[in-house]
Order: sequence, then C-alpha cells, then structure tokens
Amino acid sequence: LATIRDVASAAGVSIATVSRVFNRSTRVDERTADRVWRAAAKLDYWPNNAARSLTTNRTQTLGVLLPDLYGEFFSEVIRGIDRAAQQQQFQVLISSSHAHADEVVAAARSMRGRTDGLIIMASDTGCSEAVGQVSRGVPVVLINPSCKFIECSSVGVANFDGAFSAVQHLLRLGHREIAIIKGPAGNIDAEERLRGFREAVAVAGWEPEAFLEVPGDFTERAGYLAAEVILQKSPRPTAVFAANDYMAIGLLSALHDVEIEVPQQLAVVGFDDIAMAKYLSPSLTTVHVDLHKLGERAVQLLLAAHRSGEKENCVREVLATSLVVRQSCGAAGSREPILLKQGGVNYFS
Amino acid sequence: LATIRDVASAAGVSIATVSRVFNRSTRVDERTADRVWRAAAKLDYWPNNAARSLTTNRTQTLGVLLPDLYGEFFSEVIRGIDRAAQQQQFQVLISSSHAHADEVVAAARSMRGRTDGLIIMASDTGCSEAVGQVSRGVPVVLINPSCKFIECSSVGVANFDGAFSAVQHLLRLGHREIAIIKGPAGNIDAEERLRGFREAVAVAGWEPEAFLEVPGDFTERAGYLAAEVILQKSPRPTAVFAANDYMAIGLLSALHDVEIEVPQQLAVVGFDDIAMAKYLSPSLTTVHVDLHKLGERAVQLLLAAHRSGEKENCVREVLATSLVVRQSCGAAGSREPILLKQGGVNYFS
DNA sequence: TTGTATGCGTTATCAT
DNA sequence: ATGATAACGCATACAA
Repeated sequence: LATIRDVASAAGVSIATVSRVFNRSTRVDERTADRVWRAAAKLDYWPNNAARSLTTNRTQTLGVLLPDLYGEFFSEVIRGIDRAAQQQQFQVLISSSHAHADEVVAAARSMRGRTDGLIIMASDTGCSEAVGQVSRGVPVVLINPSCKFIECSSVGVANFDGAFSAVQHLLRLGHREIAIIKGPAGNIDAEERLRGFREAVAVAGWEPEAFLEVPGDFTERAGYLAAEVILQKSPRPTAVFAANDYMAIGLLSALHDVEIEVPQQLAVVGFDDIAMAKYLSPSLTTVHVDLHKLGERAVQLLLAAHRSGEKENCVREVLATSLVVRQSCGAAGSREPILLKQGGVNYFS
Repeated sequence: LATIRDVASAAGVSIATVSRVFNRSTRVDERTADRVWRAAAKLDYWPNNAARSLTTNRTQTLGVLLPDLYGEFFSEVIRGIDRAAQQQQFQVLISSSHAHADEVVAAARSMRGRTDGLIIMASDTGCSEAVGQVSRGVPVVLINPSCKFIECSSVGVANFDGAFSAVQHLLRLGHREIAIIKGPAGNIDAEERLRGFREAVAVAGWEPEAFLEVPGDFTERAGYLAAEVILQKSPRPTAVFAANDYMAIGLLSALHDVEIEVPQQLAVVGFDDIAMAKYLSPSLTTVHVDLHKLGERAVQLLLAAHRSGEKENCVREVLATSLVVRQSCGAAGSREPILLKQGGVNYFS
C-alpha cells in the first residue's frame, strides 16, 4: 500500500507538498498539484487515517455505546446517528451489549484514540460513576440519561409525559380498572413511565395502589406472560398500559390466542410507536417517540461540544412525545389508510 | 490525557516496560508490573489506539459499507455483524448510504488505516470495478454480491431457490393467475427472485410472459401502489408474490383499504421474513432468510482472510432459505401461537 | 510556492 | 528483566 512518500517521489515533490495537496491547506501551484493527484491516482494512494489522527488529534469518528442492537428502537436511533454523522463527514464506531457500568467503561477505553466523542446509551441506573469517569477525557452525550446529576450533555424522551397522557386518555374513555405492564427494574425509562402512569391515576382522583402493576422487561415474551396475570385479576382490568410496544405486542398475541377481543373486552396502549405498531390488528394505540431525531440530536450536541473545545456547559434536551390513537384502545381510534394519508411524498424520509 | 510516557515516569520505569505490561508480551517482574498498573490506574491511562495501529498495522476494527440502514433487513444484518465481531474482540465502523459504485470507493478510502477489512453490501449491479479497486489493499467480503466474477469472498442468500419454492407453493395450492411485484431494476436480489418466479412458472408448464409483473422498489409504498394494477388486470390474479416483505405489507394495507379479503380473494406471499411478518393480520407467508447469520458469516469469512494473510482463495457461501407458511396464502397456513411454540427459552437469542 | 525537520504515542529491535 | 531508540505515516512550524 502506497504511502505519502511514494507519491512524493513519484510526483517529484516533497511529502509536505503532497500533504498540502490532500488537505488543501496552503496554496499549491496548480501544475504541481496536478502531478500529485496523478501520482496518487496511479498508486491508489489515500492518506492513512491512523497516522493522520495521531498528528492532528482528530479522528472524524464518533463512538456509539449501546446496551443492545435488537429491535426497531435501537435500529432507528442508530439510523439517526448515522445520517447526522455522515452529514458532518463523521464516521460511526459502534459497540453494543453494554448493560453494566464496567462494560461501558471498558468499551469507552477501547475506543480511546479512535473517536472524537462518545454517544452513550445506558438506561440502567448506576452508570453514574462510569460515565463520570469516561467523560473526563472525551466529550460525551448521553441518550436517555439514567442520572440527572452528571455533568454531561444529554438528550432524552419525555417518558413521564408520554405515559401520563396515554393513561389519561384511557381514563377519559371511561376505564377505571387499568393495569400496567412495567419495564425492567433499574431502567430509567421504565421508571419514568411507571411514574407517569401513577400520576395520571392519582390526578384523576384514584388510588394508584389499587391498580394492578405487572412486572416486565420490555420483551414481547413478558407481555405475553403478563396476559395471564391480568386476566385473572378480579375485577378484571378493562385496559392495559404496556410500558413499551414489544410488550404490548406480546400481550396482543396472548389475547388473540385466548380469544379475548381488543379493544372491546380489553383496551391496550403501548409506548414507542415502532413501525410495526400501525400494522398490527388491531392497530396499536401508542406513544410516539421520534427515535430518529433522538440519535440526530445526540450527534449535533456532541459535535457542538467537540468543536467548542469541550468546555461548553452541558445541554439537556428532552424530546416531546405524542399519543397516536389507533384501534387497540377503542373509541376514537381507527385504522388509517396508511399511505394515502402521507400524500405523494416518500414517507420513509 | 495521559500517555505512556507519563505512566513510565510515574512508575519509575521506561516506556518499553509499560508497553510490555499492557501487551503482556514478555515476562515482566511482578512487582514492576504492579507499579505500572497502579500508575496507569491513577492517571486513567489507556493506550492510544491510533498510535498503536500505526506501528502494528492492525486496528482490531472492521468496516461495514451498506446502501442504507432503514428497516429490519439491515438492522438484523448489522446485529449479526456486531455480535460476531465483538466475540472476536473486533470493533465495527459503519458507513451507510452507499448506493453507487463511486460512493463505495470513497467510503472505503476514507476508512483506510482504520480497518483490517471491509464488509460490503452493494446489491446494485455495476459495482464490480468498485469492489475490485477497493479489494486490492484490504481483505473484503461481499454480502449479497451483485457480480459473480469478482475475485472476492462473499456470502449471499438463495434468492432464486426461495422465490422458486414460494411460487411453487402457490401453484400447488391451485393458483393459475399469479402476479409478482418486482424489486428495483439493477438490484441483484430482485433479479434473482424474479428469475425464481419465472422458472417456477415455466417448470409448471405455463408461460411466464402471461403472468403479470408489476414494477416495485422494495418499499412499502410500491406494494401499496401495486394493488391497483393487480386488481385491474383481467382475469384478476388470485395470488401475488411480492419480492420482499415490505412490499407485501404495503399490498396488504391497500387490500385492507379496499376490503379485499386475504387470502380468500387474493393470496399473498413475501420474502425475507422480517419480524413483523408473523404479527400482520393475516400473518404473512414468506421466505425466511437468516439475516443474523448473514452478517455473522461475513465477519467470520473476513477474519479468516485477515488472519491467513489475505492470500486465501475466495470463499463463496450461499445461505439457504425456507418457506414459512402462514395465513396470507391460504390453505395450510395458520396463525401459530407465537410464544408457546418457542418453549421456555428466550426466543430472541 | 516548496522543502526540511520535528513530533504525535506506540510497538519492536536491539542492547544491557 | 529492563532500557534506549528506531520506525510507523502523516501534519505542520519554520526555513528557503
């Protein structure tokens, strides 16, 4: 593989000139530059990024640390990250399966020297020191921060508000026996959504303690298994708020299997509005979250910090949610003619 | 940020010793090593990977070039790649939105010096020279190779076989008017699936020319719009083979909107078996592809080439497909009790 | 406009 | 077992 020296000698110039041509740093004589480009093309030369970042101390790369890659949730966030990064000529170094604090620290370390900054998603509480330790050297942006006390920019989702409005909607429809399928313990999103559920109940003048809370872990399986608990309670709930869509989907499967009609016999609401939600039957009423934007904003905050010399004060953003009323909660919900509603534009964008 | 020199002086040793401790290369006196670890911990030191890879010429990173990141297809492939890479202590550098040949070349170049190898997915035909040019310097593995003539390892999907068996199934159910919604022109997957469709028809003793072929581009929208064309044809088709699941989903939406019953009035079969397929109503009969394994095998082939000094002969693998018969094609298909079938294990793994 | 020379943080090859 | 030092490929301050 050709180096800058090969090109220099092939073009009859010094390596400094070759460097200048590739970096467009100083004015170079047009004919000299031309010779350089030719030589480079012939030798199939392109600067070695490892060497380049060693001298410049910039990598044009940002690292992304995720707990997992499964499902539409992460998929969409990554897509947002990738697009925003690409727009700024940045590359993306991904590393997943980091649930615990020590794994996050290890992954962050192993990226040292390869990234200009880190986007970390660690929804499990107890990652505080981990992030604190990591964020000393490199600018860090948190997605769905699990701790409010860290000095670190972050972008999150209005979990509380979303859950609150979803449950409020059920209450307004007349439901008085509402169950929740909770997310995993120690997960900040899960806890906030639970808080929103309880608050909506309390504000409506009821006792949250009287409402059934079924444990779950954000997997479809948990939603499926929750069905039994819910159906056995007496008086039987007339509505269920699942803390995420996958659990709602599992619940719908179970209800289908035991031939319980949704929403007539049991109303169901989810959270996240993954792509699948509108294709289910009945289509799923859920809390919409702009996951793409979540990733995009994380990148923008990170690059802002990176450019301002990392000394900026930390910025904390929270993305608003909106309730998407479909069929699974009864009443107003209807199956929308999916495509026609979008007009002529490509609705994938 | 601390460097190896800081640690060396803090521990009262030379930088060579620090390097040795971190690389476990030579035997180092236990007490000396201990001093080094302590000093490193105190200074929060970790080797700079850019510098390391400059001298070792290894990056422990593999690059992934994709045309897009949208949808479950890419999501699952990436997940397979990430897991396999992580298992081998490799990191993953992602770059998407590379539809055209020149973009692939540019992306590959911009990764020079940061990766030990490249996984490229460029299903568009005409990327031959691009890949040929790229694969000179770095080991490359192609996913769904668009050209059989390149000297390069690859792992693909049995598109032809999958389409063939899907259409054969429809023919066996008695359908004689079958339409296909095609994938984008120039896409190798789309072309192979079309070929499988035609061949199945021909083998059954019919004229492929007499069967309706509706253009599409793998998007849901295309499937939705195809409905009109299909329903207007006379005699009206009794079955449709969509070249991927997203188009099948779009078609199902349209049929729902105009109140055509599936499968009674029109049978539908898809391709890919994305997670959503089994939750649709009716659940979608489709050709299953192990996308996770696709990514995994790509990594394994790449690392094998990387370790063997890149001089190995190219290996070409093709992953088999299997038809998953559900409700949308009528007859045998039934809605399976999704979770119960999986037993007690976590079926996400 | 162009060339020379230094340093980036490491690993690896010699020494000792 | 440990230390000195030469690469690695490039950017850049300085000199010409």
